[in-house]
Amino acid sequence: MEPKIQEKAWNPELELEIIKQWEDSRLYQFNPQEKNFTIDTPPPYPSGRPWHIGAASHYSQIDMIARTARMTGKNVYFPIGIDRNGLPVELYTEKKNGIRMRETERGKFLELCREALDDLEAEMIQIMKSLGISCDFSNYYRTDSEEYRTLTQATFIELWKRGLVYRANRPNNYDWVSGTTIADAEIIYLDLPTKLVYMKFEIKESQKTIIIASTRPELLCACKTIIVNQEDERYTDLIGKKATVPIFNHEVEIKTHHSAQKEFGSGAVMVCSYGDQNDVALFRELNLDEVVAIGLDGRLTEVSGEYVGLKPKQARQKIIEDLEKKGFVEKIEEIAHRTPVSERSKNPIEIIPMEEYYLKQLDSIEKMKKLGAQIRFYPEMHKQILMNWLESIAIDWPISRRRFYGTEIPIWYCKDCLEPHIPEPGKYYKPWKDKCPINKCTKCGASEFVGEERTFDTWMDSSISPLFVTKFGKDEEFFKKTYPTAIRPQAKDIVRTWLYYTLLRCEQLTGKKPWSEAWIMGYGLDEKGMKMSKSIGNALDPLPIIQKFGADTFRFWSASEINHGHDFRCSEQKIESTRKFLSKLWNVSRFLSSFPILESGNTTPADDWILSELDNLIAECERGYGEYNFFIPAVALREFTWNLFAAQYIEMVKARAYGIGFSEDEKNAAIFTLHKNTINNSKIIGTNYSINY
RNA sequence: GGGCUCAUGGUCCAGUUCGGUUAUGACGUCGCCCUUACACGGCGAAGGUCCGGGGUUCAAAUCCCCGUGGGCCCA
Repeated sequence: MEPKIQEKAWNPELELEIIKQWEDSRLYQFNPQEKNFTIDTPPPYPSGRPWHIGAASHYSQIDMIARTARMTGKNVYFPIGIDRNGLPVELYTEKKNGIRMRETERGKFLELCREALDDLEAEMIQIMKSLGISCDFSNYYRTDSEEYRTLTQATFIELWKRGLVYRANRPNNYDWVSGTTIADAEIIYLDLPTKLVYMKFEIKESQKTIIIASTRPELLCACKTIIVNQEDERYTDLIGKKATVPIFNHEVEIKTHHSAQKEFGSGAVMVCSYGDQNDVALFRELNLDEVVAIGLDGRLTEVSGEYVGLKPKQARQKIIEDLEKKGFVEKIEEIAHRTPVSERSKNPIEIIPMEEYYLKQLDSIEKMKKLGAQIRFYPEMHKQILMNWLESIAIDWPISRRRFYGTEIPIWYCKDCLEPHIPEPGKYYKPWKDKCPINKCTKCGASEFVGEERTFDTWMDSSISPLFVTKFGKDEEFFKKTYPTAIRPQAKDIVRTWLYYTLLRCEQLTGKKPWSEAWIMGYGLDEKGMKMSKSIGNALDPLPIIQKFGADTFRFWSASEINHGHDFRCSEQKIESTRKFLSKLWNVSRFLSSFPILESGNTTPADDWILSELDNLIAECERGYGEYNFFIPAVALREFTWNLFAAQYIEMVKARAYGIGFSEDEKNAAIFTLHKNTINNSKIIGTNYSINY
């Protein structure tokens, strides 16, 4: 009675061979049939090691969705792409090469980004493969490929022709020392020593004054309102009254707003265009007319009167002197102020209105609510994130970015009359270096053009992932068979961006929803429940963990520790201890491998008992798989295998299976029952454990 | 500052929808045991004001209200 399985425990190195077999046999290639199950797989962004362990866990579970679907007989299309557009690689490239994007020739800079991405991508694919992800790696796509960007541009051209795109002014973060716009993500906050100036504003038609504390007195000329907290009794009688702005003498109304904090300064805040992001929000919310006080040269504009041409710091010093001379200053405090600065240059940023392109979305909100209601969310509670977001959208979507590594906005402007011209869809256009494909301006007839230099917001690319993978506009038959796709799996932190933008764009382009189900995963936190980040140093690298314990350990940890949709904690110790269960399962199989396989037997009451428990287990697992919640089958299976099957049944029938003191019939019944349980357990675990589904 | 969400032994988690035995299981800890599937194991033990406060009820981890703390997104 020697077990056929010799090894006492699973050796993770054997996984590499299995993965190679899958690859060589092209096991997971997709051929469309009549009924297909298409997964709108999120294309990961290769941001370098360590890959977020939460993301690794996330992709493991997306793979479980694919294997579950295959197990139930569906023809699964599980594509994979790599997201390569956007800011992170630009920052990475600048740091790696010690260069600055805007001081480098554009073509050269893009080349360096591409090289960096190629390296990072190779590593990322290797990690995904080693996790046993069963997508078709031989056909993976890139969001910065000619094909993908052609589609992004084609969809933009389509929407442009339908009048859904327009230009408008909007406040932008501007680093006037480097002369560039920067994204919100490039801003950091430093506590810099600053003067907090308490200024007296006279109240109209009364002898009273209101004290306003501000770190930006040079923006007085752009002051449009004063806000106080509604619960601040000091100002109750002033609400609705007008105050006169010192030096500039225009009148502004005193309003209430919850963002005014009683404790800061005097409790009364002047709202100027634009001192900080809160001012931007208030101008939008209160519908105020903006005043451009600081120009693109970083100096005060003519609206500042005698301060025109000064830099903010100089103007601040001068205006404080003037305010003091004229008796408008009550006091000045030296404080450490949380100042937004450019991450790289450490210069304080200014917020300046600039012209950008917008895609209309406000008109579509009601339609999106209806569409959202038709999509089944797993778990249901995360539908609320989308619905709340739809309630709070206040402006159209700004889609242009003053960056380099992204899909170019395909527009050329007439050199004479500045009329924008859009090329025909179907080609990949780079207006910053390509000649305009149109010969004559349609408006004035001139023949010289200037190419647009900006790129799209990266969500313009990623929001058409369901269209790209289903070959929209390229292979009509394939598209018909695969779109709308079956399911969108993603993390909950990008419901408002990726999920929403995809819904919007796909509806605009196809008139249909992109998927019927959305599967939303929680967020991976460190073992103390804190957000993981490379800078804090609490990020766990999944790669050495996978190498050490094996992909199946990692995957079973993911399934058995993470209740679907909830945030989860990650620790190496927990992952390591999961290995014990898989070892248990291995040894149950090893025990079984000592016996011949029997298809039937005359079962005893003990056998019937464990077989009925097995039926319960299968029902429970089917329930979990039905809602793509792998936590349910993983925990049920662990309970059953460990506490019932191994601990009770195997111990109970060991002697019988060996035939010691029992008839041949009784012995065979035990062997049959043991096998039936083990085979079924293997099937159930097949999605968690990377068996060939 | 706003929205959403969560909180059960040292850690993770079940139970909360629909109130009702002694609050589930695993990890970790401690003690004993290498018994031919497994020491990545077996057996046993310790360990809990179910985040705090109030309310409803014969009865609250579970329902209601007010807080506190964590997380995510937005600002």
